[in-house]
Amino acid sequence: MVSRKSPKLDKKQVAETALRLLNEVGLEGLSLRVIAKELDVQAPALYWHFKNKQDLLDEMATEMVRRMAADWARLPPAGAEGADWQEGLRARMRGMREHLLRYRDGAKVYSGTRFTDLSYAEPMEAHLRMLTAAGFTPAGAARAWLTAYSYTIGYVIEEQAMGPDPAVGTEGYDLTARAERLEAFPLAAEAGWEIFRDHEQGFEEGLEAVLTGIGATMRTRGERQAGPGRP
Amino acid sequence: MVSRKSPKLDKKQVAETALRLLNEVGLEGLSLRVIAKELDVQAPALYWHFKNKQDLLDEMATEMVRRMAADWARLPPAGAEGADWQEGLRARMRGMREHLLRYRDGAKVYSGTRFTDLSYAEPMEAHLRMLTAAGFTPAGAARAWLTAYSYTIGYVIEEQAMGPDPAVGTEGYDLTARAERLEAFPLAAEAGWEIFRDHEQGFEEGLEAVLTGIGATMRTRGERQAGPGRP
DNA sequence: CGTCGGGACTTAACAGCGTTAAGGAGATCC
DNA sequence: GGATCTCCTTAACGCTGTTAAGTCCCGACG
Repeated sequence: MVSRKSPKLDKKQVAETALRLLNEVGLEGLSLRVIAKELDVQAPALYWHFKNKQDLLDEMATEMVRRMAADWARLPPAGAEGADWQEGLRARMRGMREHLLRYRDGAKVYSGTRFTDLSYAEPMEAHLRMLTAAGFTPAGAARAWLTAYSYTIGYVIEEQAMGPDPAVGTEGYDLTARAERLEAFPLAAEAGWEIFRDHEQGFEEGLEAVLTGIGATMRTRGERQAGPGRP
Repeated sequence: MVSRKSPKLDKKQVAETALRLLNEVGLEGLSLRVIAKELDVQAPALYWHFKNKQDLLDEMATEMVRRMAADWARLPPAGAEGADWQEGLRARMRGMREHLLRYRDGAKVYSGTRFTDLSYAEPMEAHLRMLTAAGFTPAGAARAWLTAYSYTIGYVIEEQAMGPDPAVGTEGYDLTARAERLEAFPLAAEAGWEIFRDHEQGFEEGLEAVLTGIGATMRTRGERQAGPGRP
């Protein structure tokens, strides 16, 4: 039970409780009745604050982006010295992955929901400003962001789908058994060791490729990409 | 109703029917009773063929990969002349996206399911063979594949999440209204036009960056990347 | 030919789900 | 001090995935 006496419920508090419960029961188990019980309330009470369950899930995703934004805000700002765009984008994608991994099925909840307010706007503006300051056109910056974002979302969805516990090092998947099944397909068998082990490094290597490719194909003007100072 | 008289049900037929229904009712509406009715059968009959609903969804994803494999098999093989790895990977990712887009919520159904047999193994072996033939190490080929795969999955999930109808050009999303809301965030407002319009070209541009980055960071040896003949 | 066995289904039922309708306690306002 | 508004309750609806038990049909075997 959460500590809540007379102070009434609000959207944010419900979303926070739901996010905490997500880690205990998973997305499948996250019913309105479970959430309501944790808040010491009957299930239909939630309909006072949300028009339906999807609305609540959207609020959860919005809360997640707020928490990401709190981390992102600590990064060097757009024109700062020593802030090159690759490091900026890398740090942001790392932070996003970390937040998605913080909740069971986090990426699944996050992807494909619509934000319920404009919390996402300010951090997004900061990302894009960083990229344009590094020589991207506005359109190129948007493309670059979406490309890195898609990679990260896709990677974490797969990552969370196969491992039961993202924290534990054990990879709930019998790789030697898999290799035996794939005896007739040696490369596919060997690929398992690369794919299912060490998600951390796997993510970094893929991210490195994505960032390099973005730099090579999307940045049009070259000035001030890692140089010192502001204009 | 599907034409089925005395010939009994089997997994594959159920999966095909479910995939067809997916386009009509969406993932939310795809209940066992709806599938059963279409097959002219009672819902619990499905439990003879599948141990639960997830098992049926897994079979649907496996059927999807079989259909992708049929397209991929038409591509030039590993060592063929005129087959460079970038074009090979690009064609495979395009084909994958096309198949995912063919079904409503296709990417959501596909991602995060486990295949029920080894149908995926042969095409995967072919992908990896193509990459190793072009100078990738086995581990590098696996990494390259997973990176491009993650990007594609992530992109299509977002794409399907925001547009109600992937076929129609109209983007069920009021972009001018969005731009007004984001008045205070000019870059984020402008990014909408880049992100929500023309998914086709957006996917291609991002894919181009991913492929370029993979080439720059993951391919170790350089021989025979687009040259003629076999070893 | 008869009957046995098991494959492939049906019918009935269960707990739990999201959601709606109606009502009621408690603060707030005129 | 009665009306109004806010926030929640109780009751109920139709639907979901899933289980248990029973039934029908077909092919094999003695």
